[in-house]
Amino acid sequence: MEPLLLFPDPAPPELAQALDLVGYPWKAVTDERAATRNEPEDGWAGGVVVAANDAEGAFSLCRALRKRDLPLEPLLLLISGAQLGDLELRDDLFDDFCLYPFQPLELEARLKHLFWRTGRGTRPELVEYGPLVLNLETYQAGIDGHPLDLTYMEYELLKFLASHPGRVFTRETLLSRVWGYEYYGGARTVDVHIRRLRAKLGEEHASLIQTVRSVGYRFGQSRWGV
Amino acid sequence: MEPLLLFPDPAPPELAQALDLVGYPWKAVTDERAATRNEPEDGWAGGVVVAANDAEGAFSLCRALRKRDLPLEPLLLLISGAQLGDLELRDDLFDDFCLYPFQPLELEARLKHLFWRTGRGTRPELVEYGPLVLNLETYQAGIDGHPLDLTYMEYELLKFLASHPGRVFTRETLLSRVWGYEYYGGARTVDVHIRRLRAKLGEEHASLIQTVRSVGYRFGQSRWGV
DNA sequence: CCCGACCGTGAACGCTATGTGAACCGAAAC
DNA sequence: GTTTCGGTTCACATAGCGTTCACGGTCGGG
Repeated sequence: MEPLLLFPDPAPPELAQALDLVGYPWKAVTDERAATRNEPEDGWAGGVVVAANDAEGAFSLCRALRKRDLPLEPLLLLISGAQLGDLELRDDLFDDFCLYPFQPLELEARLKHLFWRTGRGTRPELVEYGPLVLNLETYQAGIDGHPLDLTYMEYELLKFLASHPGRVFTRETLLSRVWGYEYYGGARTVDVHIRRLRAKLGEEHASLIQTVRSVGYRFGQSRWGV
Repeated sequence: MEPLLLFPDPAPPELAQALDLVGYPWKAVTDERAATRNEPEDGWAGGVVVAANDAEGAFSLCRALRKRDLPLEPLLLLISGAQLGDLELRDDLFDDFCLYPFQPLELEARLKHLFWRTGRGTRPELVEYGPLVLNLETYQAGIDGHPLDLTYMEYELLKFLASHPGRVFTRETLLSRVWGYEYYGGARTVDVHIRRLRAKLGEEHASLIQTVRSVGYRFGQSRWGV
């Protein structure tokens, strides 16, 4: 996920900590120039602007970032109770606000709600490993940025493996965990799916799935550093 | 101005007082039936639902009022801090929330913000995706600028899909989200509607709805990053 | 070095999910 | 009452995909 833009810089410790705890990456900026200079390739995921201390700087930053061709969105404003009366709504400077100081749970809930509302990723549930990306919502997979056309079982198998990198699974374990607990069929079925996965991963990445002779298969690097 | 709908009935005194102070007319209701019976001619101006005490009743009321042809909007939910973690977003039960007990100024600001947001075009009364346009107010659809003649269920299904581009939905999910929570019928019904939608979208755009074999259907391309 | 267990590979089989045409049926419109 | 429209269901065709099998290669232990 792309990072959130934070203001001011340095970010208030409790804000940084709250975001870290729930897994939002972030980057603090001092003004619009810094925001442009540090902007990720795919743009900011959103913004959290604290107006409680430096209201002037906060609002002018919001104004600047909202006037762009691709306005910063969503934008959460943190204000003190005393500023509630001064909120200017008609300029569309922000999408939601939150009292500062805040409860971490409320901040998290507002961010979740904002991302959901604006349609920008509810943080799409992804399984990632190196160049491999599995989007659990869209049932799509990609490697090196290119889409990967997987069948249902291939996707399920790869999802399970990539969710537990470094661990070795026997064919029986895979059959029960991926296919289903009461599956009864030949264990060689797993081999065939592994082969097709390797083929679709391409020569370059086929080694992501390793064979552990007389045990089973492992995805990714072993935990003891090969 | 039409009154706001309040829950529960009787409304908490501090809520009633806060609304009276800033001049919002309101009317408290006990459940959906009361909400329908007391509904003003031009509909409710919005809703303020307190979930802090009777969460069950509050959420079922929200659900009922949101499922109507003309969903209650905007809807502000008042919850206790302990309920923050349980907030369910995916059902679109509310537009904003506020901690309860609340500061009158914050409540006022949130209501102002909500009315501003929903009143002045920031809210899409259109659902758009590429060449497709759904006008939610007039119940009309169009593609490439040409009108699209859809039946009710077709429109509802397309609206739901186009509102969540890129996501995959199982037939069961579609049945419950589009047809209704307690719908009981064959899942193949979905197939038939999908087929008719594809036919009406035209050969050129039929691929807007993709089949994800042994999972369900997906509308549009997936979003990779965000 | 040899043997056997283990695994990769290609192809074939058969099932199941989906597409498709059409019939059915209730409700609304006339 | 009759007609029309739209939602649902059914039956059939089909292709995509999971499974199985046989063959041959490879690795490792004795």
